[in-house]
Amino acid sequence: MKTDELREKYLAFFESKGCVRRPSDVLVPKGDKTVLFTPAGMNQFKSQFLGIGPLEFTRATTCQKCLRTGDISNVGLTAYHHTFFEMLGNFSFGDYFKEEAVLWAWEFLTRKEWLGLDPDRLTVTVYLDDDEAFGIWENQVGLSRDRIRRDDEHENFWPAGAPSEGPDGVCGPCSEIYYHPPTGGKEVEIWNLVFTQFNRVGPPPDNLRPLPKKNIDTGMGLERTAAVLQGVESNFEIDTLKQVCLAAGEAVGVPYAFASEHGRALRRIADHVRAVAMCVHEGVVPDNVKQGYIVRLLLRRAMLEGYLIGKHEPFLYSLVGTVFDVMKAAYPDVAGSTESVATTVREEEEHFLGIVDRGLAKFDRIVERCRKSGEARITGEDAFELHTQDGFLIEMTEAMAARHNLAVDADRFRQLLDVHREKSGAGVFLDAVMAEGPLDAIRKTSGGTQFLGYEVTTVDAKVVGIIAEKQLVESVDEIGEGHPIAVLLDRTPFYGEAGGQVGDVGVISEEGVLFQVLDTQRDDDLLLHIGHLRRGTLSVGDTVRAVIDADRRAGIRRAHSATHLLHHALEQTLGPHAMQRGSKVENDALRFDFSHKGPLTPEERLHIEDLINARIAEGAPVSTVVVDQKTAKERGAKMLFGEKYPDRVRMVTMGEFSVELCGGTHLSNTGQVGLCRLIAEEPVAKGVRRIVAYTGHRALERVRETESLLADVARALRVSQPQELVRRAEQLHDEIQTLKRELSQFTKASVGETVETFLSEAETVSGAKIVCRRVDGADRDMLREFADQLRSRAGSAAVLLATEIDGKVALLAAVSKDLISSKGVKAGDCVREAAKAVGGGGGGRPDLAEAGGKDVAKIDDALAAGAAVYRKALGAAG
RNA sequence: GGGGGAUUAGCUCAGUUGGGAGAGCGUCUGGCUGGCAGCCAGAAGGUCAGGGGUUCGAGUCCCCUAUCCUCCA
Repeated sequence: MKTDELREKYLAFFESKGCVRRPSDVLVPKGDKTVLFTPAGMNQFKSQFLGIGPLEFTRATTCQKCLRTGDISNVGLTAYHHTFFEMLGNFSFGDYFKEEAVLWAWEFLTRKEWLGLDPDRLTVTVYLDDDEAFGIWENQVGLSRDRIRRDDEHENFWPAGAPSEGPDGVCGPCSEIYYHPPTGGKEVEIWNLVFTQFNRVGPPPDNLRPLPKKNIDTGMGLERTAAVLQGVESNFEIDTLKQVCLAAGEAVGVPYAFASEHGRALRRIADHVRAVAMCVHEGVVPDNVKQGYIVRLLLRRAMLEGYLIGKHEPFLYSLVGTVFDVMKAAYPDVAGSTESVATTVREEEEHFLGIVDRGLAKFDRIVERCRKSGEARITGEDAFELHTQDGFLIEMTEAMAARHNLAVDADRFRQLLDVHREKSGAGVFLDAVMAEGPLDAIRKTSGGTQFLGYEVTTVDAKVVGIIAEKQLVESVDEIGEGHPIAVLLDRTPFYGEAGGQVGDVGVISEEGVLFQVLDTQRDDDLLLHIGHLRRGTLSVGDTVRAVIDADRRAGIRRAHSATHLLHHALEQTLGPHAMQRGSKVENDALRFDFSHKGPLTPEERLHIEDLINARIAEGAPVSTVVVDQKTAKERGAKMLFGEKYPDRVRMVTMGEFSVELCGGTHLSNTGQVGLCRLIAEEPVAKGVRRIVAYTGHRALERVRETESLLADVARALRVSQPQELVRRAEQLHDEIQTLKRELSQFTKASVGETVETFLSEAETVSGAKIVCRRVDGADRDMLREFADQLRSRAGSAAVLLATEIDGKVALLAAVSKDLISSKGVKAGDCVREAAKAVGGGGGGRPDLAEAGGKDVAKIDDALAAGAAVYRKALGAAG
């Protein structure tokens, strides 16, 4: 059975049991800051499992795109590990329970019209004391007792080990179904049924309280089950992934076969490139933070495998088409983005090869050093430096070291990495309050926060929760900056950061109490006012007044509406491909990333700015309505790729030209933007450009700053009109050049004359001239020129020159080469001795040394002291 | 968010315990020369990212800022 067929059959089967077929959630779940990527099928149903909010349905089934990196080192090595994979699931929220879950699973697996697996090849497990599940398997399914195994809480409980070790919260026993292949190979776990039926409260005993509403959460690995059905020994041999492996072999230049030399490497490439392609499709591009970083890491690990086989140029990008070919049946929208995803991947590959290239120089130096010192291995410190500064994965350093017959101290490396991890710490500000447990608890007791900020800026509300240090607290009285505190209200005017728009700031107050809100974040339907208490004691249950900084909000509204105008202007100017890739909206400032190849021309920039300001000038009305998704689509609202929208959406319309789905705060008329100026246009990633623009006050200030800067420069350069600035600057530059040249020629000439005099008046010791003179009005460069000329004209010379610069003494000594080698005369000895006389110090090389001192009056003493050193050195040796 | 590193000629980069700013490529000029990075000679081109400090003296040491790279979260 093909993988696509399996996926469809599963969903169809559970639809026939009354489950609502829901689309896969996106890979980066929105409104859930507790995970980087969607790790399992149940993730999108978190609030349903918690019993929060209205239930539109009580049974569901999905095929969920998932990404996990915990077992990344096993990928390609074992038969079943992946980073990206698909999870088939059926879910019950207080609806059906164990009996149905078990019987339906059995029916789907064994009935001819569904999977038709041989029942004799299946065994199951249940949790130690879950007699209910045991009974269902034995009596209703009819399995003999020897095919039902009881396992402990680490195997058959979710979360693993929860009863004795926690965490607190919903949990339950599970039951797993195993397949035993006819080849006699190892058994395969193909389905895990989780019976969520307890709430854990504290440590044992008697800590598992039955839930009033019991849930079902099951997961069946798509690739695993496909492997079973197709009778192959590894997930990578199924119809879909095998194609990617074959394509990877072709791209790297070695044929793929499961047991071949490069099989493991090619499987890794296939797995990682699939994960990368699916992520990039959803707009998660390689980057150095969060999800983007994981994508970059996956991409680089995949590249590394190819690199070590000998492929030293980009190749992953060429696999994107194959990946999307095998994924498009389930996710049709991937087909359209092959080209842009491939371009992004290729760009990152080229980037990485460039980094490796640069790092190779350092690597070679390290190898060379090892060879010289006879070391047999590269130190952990060196490997760590290659890792943290040049992006060399440890595997890469090891493989490349092996080619030079060197090992790598990997233990030390890992030790250093651990220290590094420790030092890096976690994000302190948000982490302290965005804790899952307390948030769920507040959600349960009080429901979501009612947001009133579209209409008003001030709201009287009730405090429903306070979080400090990841704990729910009844009240806070700690004044100050120490630890961030999150306050939750039943209703609020504060906008929580979302859709690129930053969170509001402001104050929450009551009689004698003041809480300053520095940021507002959201967790799904909860709004968290994050900040510090300034006065009094704030307690849960208090009635407070919540007031946002309205001026700042007004600037944010201007910037947000201008963002829509910019989006519109970009499409008009550059074409429909200029789609939004990300945005940030702040107080009168905005940042907008969009798809486009290459930099914009100055004309395009001007045209975009003109278009935006034309829309502002025409004063088009801005209206906001909440409609269902279908209506919005019909109205032609812009939808983003890889973005998942709720069924009811907020649609923002401006005049006749712009319709977007947007939860942000907007103006009522485009004219209120006032002025919009493009400030910068820059690359973010290949195929993605960023525009920064200012609106309102800030745009005006920017213009004024530029003007006043020009005026200042004009004043400084003594021109009456800014138009003359360029000519004036060029003229000045030329003048300085000419003067410098003239000065140095003049100096050389005048030095030449004086040098003759100095030499004729110099004393001679053992055939060498000793010149110790004061040169008034010279600078350090001039002293050098003197020393050079004296040495070259005299042949053998020992020189000490002194001058006064800025009220301090400058000394310079020089000795010709012959005196250094034959008599051991050193300029440094002389200058040090001389410097003592003027209260300073110095040094340098034998042929040239410099020093300085403070006592100008003693310059002659210094010269005498220097001359004495020379005399002694020359005399003693001669 | 934190750690490490980088920033020197148009480009790619050297620059040793602090003591005279360099190379290759490119550009320009002159000469030589039938070829695939033509050859030879000469020249122009630098606030050593910016600011502060230590020092007689800072590209070099310390602090701050900006930008980029990289690792960790």
